[in-house]
This record gives sequence, C-alpha cells and structure tokens, in this order.
Amino acid sequence: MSLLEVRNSRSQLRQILSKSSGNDLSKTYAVDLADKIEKSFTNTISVLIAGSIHELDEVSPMQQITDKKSKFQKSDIVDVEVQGSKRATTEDGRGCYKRRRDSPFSWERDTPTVIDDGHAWRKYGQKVILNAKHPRHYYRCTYKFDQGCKAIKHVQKMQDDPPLYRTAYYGHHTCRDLLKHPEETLIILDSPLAPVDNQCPNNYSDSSTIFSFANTTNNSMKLLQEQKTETKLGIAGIVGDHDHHHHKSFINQTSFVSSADHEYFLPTDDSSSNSASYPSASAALDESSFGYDDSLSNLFAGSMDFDEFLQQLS
DNA sequence: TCTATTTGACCGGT
DNA sequence: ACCGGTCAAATAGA
Repeated sequence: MSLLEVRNSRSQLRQILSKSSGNDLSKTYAVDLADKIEKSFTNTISVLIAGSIHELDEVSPMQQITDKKSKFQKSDIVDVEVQGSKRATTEDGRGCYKRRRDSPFSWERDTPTVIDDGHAWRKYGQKVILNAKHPRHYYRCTYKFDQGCKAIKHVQKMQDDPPLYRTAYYGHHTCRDLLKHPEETLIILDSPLAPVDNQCPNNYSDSSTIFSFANTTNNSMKLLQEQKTETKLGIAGIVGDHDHHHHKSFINQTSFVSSADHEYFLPTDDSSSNSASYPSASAALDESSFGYDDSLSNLFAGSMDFDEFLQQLS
C-alpha cells in the first residue's frame, strides 16, 4: 500500500466512523486504530524526509553550518569558522567564506533594456570586467535566505548605441511570493511537536502531522499571520542558532498554526521554560542547529501541495 | 528601525 | 598573480 493510499484509507475510515452508529466501545477502538495509522504514516513520512535531506545535500555539513550562520550574524561566529582553517580572517570579518559550487547556468538574453522578469532581486555586487566598457552587476533572489532560493543573475551593458544589455541567469527560482500564493505556501512534515496541556487542543496527538517552516524570517511570518485564513500552515520549528535566540523569537511571533483540519497554538510568552514545555520541538531545533534546515528549506521552497508531495514519495 | 544599495576587500579557480 | 564572483561594513533610503 502506498503512502498516499494509507493516508486516504485513514481519511475514509474516519468518515465511516463518524457516520456509523456502532457501540461506543468498538467505535472508540476503531478511532484509536485510525489514529495509530496516521501516526505510523506520519512517522514514515518523517523518516523519508530525513532521507531526502541527505540526498539534497550539495555541500559539506561544515559548509551548511557556515551558510546557515551567515543568515544571522556572521561576524559573531568568526572564531568558530576560522578554527582549523589555514587562513586567518581580517579584522572586520570580511571574506571568511568558502565558495559554494556555482549555480548551474540557465540561460542568457540580450535585450535593448534591462529585463523585468517579475522576480524580486537584490543586488550584491558590481564588478569591472576586463575589456568591457561597462561593469557587470550581480543580483541574487531576494528570498535567498528565508526560502533558500538559489537563483542568481548577472546584468551587463554590452554597448551604448543602440543600448544592449546581456542578462545571464544561473539556477532557477524555488521561492514563492508569500502574499500572492499564501494557499500554497508550505509543506514540510517535520518531527511532531509535543502536546502542551494548556495551549494545544486535546486532540493534538490525533494528528501528529506537523508542517513547519524552515528559515522563515520574522517578516515572512508576519505576512503569513496576516493571511491566516487560507494559509495552509505556518509554524515553528526549524530555525535557530546555537543559543536558540532565533527559534525563541520565531515561536513567539508565530502564535498560531492552521490547516484545513486543525489549528494549533504555541505560547506567546518569552519564558525561558520553552524547552521544558516543548521537548520535541526543542529537540528538533537542536538538530537543526547542525545544518539540517538548509536542506529543509529546499523542500519547503518546492512548495508542493500535500497530496502532490505524497505522490512523489510513493 | 529596518531594508536595499554601494563599494572595496577577500576568496577560489586558473 | 590575475580575474571575476561574493561578502559585508558603510551608507542611503523608506
């Protein structure tokens, strides 16, 4: 039985049970069975995702750590990075990076004006090119850090009269505009969060299917909260650095999680007892500190529908 | 206060 | 050593 079939079976079983008029004992048993099926299903998915994560790795684990840290304050962790490196860093912390494998070349265009391709780009460099009249401009996707999008483009004016601009694209966009596509914003199954007595519904454990964001910025979360009606999900989890500062603020800002069937709540207070309240969540966050979230964001960035996602797995 | 751009330093590949 | 791609502090802008 494929994973998708398991999921559908569980859904059908629930429907049958809700309509049936069997005695309470057998019904309770059947409901319990349905829940076990779903739990098993979810765990299986989690394992599969864990496997996918490793397949997605394109860089070394150390590189992942370095990349992830750069999303926060690279200058704060210079000492860690430099340790074991043959090269010392400069005073201001610049240049202490390892070059990632180049994004694959996609295509190139010559146009009389600069192309407006509709994507959000952020300029990160400009370089004088040998034997070229005009400098080359470097752009990366605005969502590089919060969605892991690796798209890059170079733009260079090739001639003045008539004007001609050459645009080269590297990599493809894996990002989503959260405002335009809130309904298809996410899909990552992650390790289930632990039930919390005073905040989560009693039936929390009925659905241990948890979706989570990876590397989602505070700003992105605000957008999702404003869109809360149809946004499939938005929660917690896979962000954070070694001191947990980011995952705490993340959780604090994300006071709700919603899906078609369920709604979960997370505490909004900044008590330091978060770890005690959310053992599983904390465990997941700890794990993410060692380089997993970068790959998770790739899955996230794919932004598939849940069923589509399952079909790809099965 | 927060995000985007500018710009010279720095890096890796050749 | 050179070249071009990237980083990140300083700066500009909203």
